[in-house]
Amino acid sequence: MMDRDFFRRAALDIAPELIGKILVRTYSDGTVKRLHITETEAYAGAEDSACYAHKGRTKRSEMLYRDGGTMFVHLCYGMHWMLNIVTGPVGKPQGILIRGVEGYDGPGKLTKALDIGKSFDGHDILCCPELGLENSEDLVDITCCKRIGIAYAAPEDQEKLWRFTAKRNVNG
DNA sequence: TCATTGATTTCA
DNA sequence: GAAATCAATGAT
Repeated sequence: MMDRDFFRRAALDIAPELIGKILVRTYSDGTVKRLHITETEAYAGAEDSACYAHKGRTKRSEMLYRDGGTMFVHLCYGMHWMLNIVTGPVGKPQGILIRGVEGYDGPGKLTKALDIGKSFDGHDILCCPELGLENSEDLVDITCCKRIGIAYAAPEDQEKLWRFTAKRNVNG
């Protein structure tokens, strides 16, 4: 079962484990959407030059220092919301960007499709009534790739294979 | 390939 | 204060 300890581990360990799990969105009118996660990216701490926490604790990176399981939603390029899940214990700035779910291939697309915005920022994914995660019993083939959209990071960090995608959705 | 778009950060 | 930056997408 996914509990607090699950999210207190390293982002790099958790990111591939989230592939194939189910993102559950419950709307205020009671409608529920369940979508398999197909793509994630790990951002691992102050030593990762692609991570917001690389430059220290700022308003932008503050959320990453919180306890594992905290949601971190931020606006990118002035129009796209990015959904992250904070990992690691309090004080260890790590997070996982949910880049895609089944049917919505792209970090901006999935937040738009699921009506996820700034109001989710700082919520606990283990306790949030509107957005949560469920285990899936389906096994999924996972592929590692280089991360995307981090041209500003150090070259050696751009080479890291910290992006994980589902090769095939077994449930389909 | 370029326009969009606004919070955050950096420089003065 | 002002300027530059940026976990992207969609139209050209």
